[in-house]
Amino acid sequence: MSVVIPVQVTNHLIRCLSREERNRFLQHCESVNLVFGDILCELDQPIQHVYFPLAGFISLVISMEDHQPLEVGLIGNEGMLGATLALGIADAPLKAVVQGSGSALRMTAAQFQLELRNSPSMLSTLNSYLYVLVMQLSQTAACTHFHEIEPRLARWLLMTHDRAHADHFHLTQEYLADMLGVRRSSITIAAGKLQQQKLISYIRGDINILDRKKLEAVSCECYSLLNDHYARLFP
Amino acid sequence: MSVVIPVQVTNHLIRCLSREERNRFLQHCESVNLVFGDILCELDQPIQHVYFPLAGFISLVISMEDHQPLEVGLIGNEGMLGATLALGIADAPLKAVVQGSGSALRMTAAQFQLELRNSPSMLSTLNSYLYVLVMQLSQTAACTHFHEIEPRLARWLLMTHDRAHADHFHLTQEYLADMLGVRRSSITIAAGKLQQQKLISYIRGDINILDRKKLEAVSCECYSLLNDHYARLFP
DNA sequence: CATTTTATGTGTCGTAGCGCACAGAAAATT
DNA sequence: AATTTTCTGTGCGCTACGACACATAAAATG
Repeated sequence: MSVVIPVQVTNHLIRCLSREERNRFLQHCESVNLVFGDILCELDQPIQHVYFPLAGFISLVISMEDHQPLEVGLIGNEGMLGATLALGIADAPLKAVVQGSGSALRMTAAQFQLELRNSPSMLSTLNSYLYVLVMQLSQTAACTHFHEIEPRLARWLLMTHDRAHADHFHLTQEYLADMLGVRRSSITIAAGKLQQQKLISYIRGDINILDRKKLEAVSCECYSLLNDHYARLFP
Repeated sequence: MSVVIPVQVTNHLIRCLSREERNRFLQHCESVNLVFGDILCELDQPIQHVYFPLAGFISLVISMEDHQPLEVGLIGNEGMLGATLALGIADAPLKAVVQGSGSALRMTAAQFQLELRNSPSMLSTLNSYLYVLVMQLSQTAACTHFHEIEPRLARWLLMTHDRAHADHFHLTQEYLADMLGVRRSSITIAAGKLQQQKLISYIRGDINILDRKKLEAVSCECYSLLNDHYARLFP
């Protein structure tokens, strides 16, 4: 199972490990491509692998009767998919889909649970991450309910920007609409406003972040709140 | 710290423990009254005690700028407050307020963390509970966004009914409105409809559940989904 | 019993966002 | 180059719900 590992392991959680633990841990990882649309796990189905994104990012979505799936969480190189294995439950609590192509390190669920047993620092890192997840889910619930589409879109673009590590990424309005749980044409309008203000450019799914600072001003406070939560637990 | 413990310990999580562990655990608990409006913990503040409701129930709420706090979770004798201590973080991820007066067992946070170390079955129970919390928060996020007030109110009444262990409880429309994140007069209308259909009666905050079956039919699917999630992990 | 406080019912108006429908335009496919 | 598919812009009517306002009536308080 020893596999070629990228020279730069840019995943924050893995970087939280001591050099020794990290090396042992990486020996059981394999490098994989994340491809847009890939379903990495399904609600209530056994987790096959845990994923540590390096580039690219993963959406946690919840499906509802009579509605498009709604995004409740976003995972990039600041986090991981499969953290709930630390709770000793083998099934996934949410569906996970690749939203931005890129790469990740992954490990089988079984191996990961083995590693957890003799890697206390990984366990504590994971615990902190789960704690952040709880705050993230709560904040997202309130944000989705109270805030308007434009600030929410701005927040989403910022979060994606952080995780894409590039000023440019590709996502259609259709997908954005699903993520935010709104109509496609509502995104057209909100994105149009952001474009008018020269905060982004948007051509058939090709999004460019033009003015990050102003985008932060337009987005709801949830963006900085969530960042603060994360920063406090992962200094 | 040995304290009088009610003969019947009706909290499900404590009942998940083996007889031996349970007895040891209970020796460090004290019995307290939950009084409506009591704030049991504040966001980002150290958790003082963990609470295991026997009767009565606790709301997890998130505060937003320019908005009333929104409820994202409800804790009765099926759960506990303070489970995140199992993640090794001392601060509360959410504010918690008593929504239904009653009683609970409680333990200091410090003692609880000690107990966790030599009570593996408590730890695994807690882990399962945290897993349920993640699912609950996700489902609540989607429900709050997509579903209309009447089904949401019905769901809330059912969940409260389950935790109050009585067909009657007291809550003003003002409070209900805050919990659901809506206007007070929207509750008047929704509750009025439920009353017309003889599903509940509602007189100045005194709520009576008249027809549980039909209330379930009116509520959104989230009610049974959340119950299923819980039942799967705590058979 | 008078007064204040609390809780509910109602009513009016404004609006964000939905559902639906269709048209134009860019990209992909043949 | 012609055709199909994908993506975006736009418009219209509708509705759930918000903001605000006020009336009534039951409790609590003096």
